[in-house]
Amino acid sequence: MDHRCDDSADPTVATFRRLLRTTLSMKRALGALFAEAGLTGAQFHTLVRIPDEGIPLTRLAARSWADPGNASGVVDRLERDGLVERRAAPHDRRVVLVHATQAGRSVVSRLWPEYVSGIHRIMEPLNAEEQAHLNELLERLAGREDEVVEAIAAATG
Amino acid sequence: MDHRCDDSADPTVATFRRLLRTTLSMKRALGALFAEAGLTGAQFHTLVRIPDEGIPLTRLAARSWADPGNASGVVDRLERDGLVERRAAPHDRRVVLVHATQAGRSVVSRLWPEYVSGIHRIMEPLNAEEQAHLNELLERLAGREDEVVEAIAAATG
DNA sequence: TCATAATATTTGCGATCTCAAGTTTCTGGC
DNA sequence: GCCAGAAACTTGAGATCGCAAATATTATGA
Repeated sequence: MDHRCDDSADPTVATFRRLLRTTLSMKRALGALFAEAGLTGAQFHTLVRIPDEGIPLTRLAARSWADPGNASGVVDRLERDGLVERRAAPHDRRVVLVHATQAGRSVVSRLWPEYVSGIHRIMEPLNAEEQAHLNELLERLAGREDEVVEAIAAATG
Repeated sequence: MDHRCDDSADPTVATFRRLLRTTLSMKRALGALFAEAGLTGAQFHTLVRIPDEGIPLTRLAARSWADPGNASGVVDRLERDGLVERRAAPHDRRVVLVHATQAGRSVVSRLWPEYVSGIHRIMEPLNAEEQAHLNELLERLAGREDEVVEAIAAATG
């Protein structure tokens, strides 16, 4: 089926595939950093997004681009490892406030500089101007999720 | 910890995060298309990469950017659904050749046009020249996985 | 007031993903 | 010809991810 579905013949598809490939490669590279601290990428990115005053789980999920059901599990494991606490919210008994413990805060503080320098190393092949351009291009691509899902639904159903 | 770990203060980190966010959004958008055909994204991308002559599982894994162990599971489910077959390789009994069945081929044929048009819709905000530029920037970022992992290992261990 | 809708979380399921360990099968060197 | 080492898969464990159903709680409106 190669001859029929050759994505390299379409530059748009090729670019899209390169976007997926490059992003995957970067995520894998950073994974080594988190593993060194006994964390996964999802755990670090979740932990980093917890403000000092705590945050409702659903809002934390939105901040880390995760599904609420998903975030609940990540918080479970962070809590198991003593990096996070669940507390009741005073005004609304449905809400669970997620707080970082002292241990959690210290892990983030320790990892943050390496995280930043790892990203800088990854982005090194592009100078500041090129990075800004990349950012601008990606910004224009973002936020189309809903429209595309809708268009696909309209086309297929 | 927001004040200490504010990624928006660093344009490089912000760009990196936008890359992750945008890619995630696109993958989710396309997911709707695959779901309509009873496939997952991993299954479609694996199925699409199978040439007519068949392909060793490990090579298929590399083509779809997956771990061999992972690809084995995806092929399990494709085989369960009758879209794929495992056949013995004549010259090397270690090798499992993955072949697409008629059903598998027909699913890909049916989905491919929608897949391409979905991607075009996603990439619509950028014209051809901008897409080419994006592709070039991403190309220069790719392939640094090994070096970064190595650098992190050297820095932390 | 009270039934009902909306919200916040949890839980369960099927699939992925990464990594590591185990099995079978070649291959190269002695 | 034999054996250590490499290669191709498979399997299993732990974690994520997306989704849907279930639960608890709050808000809304007749």
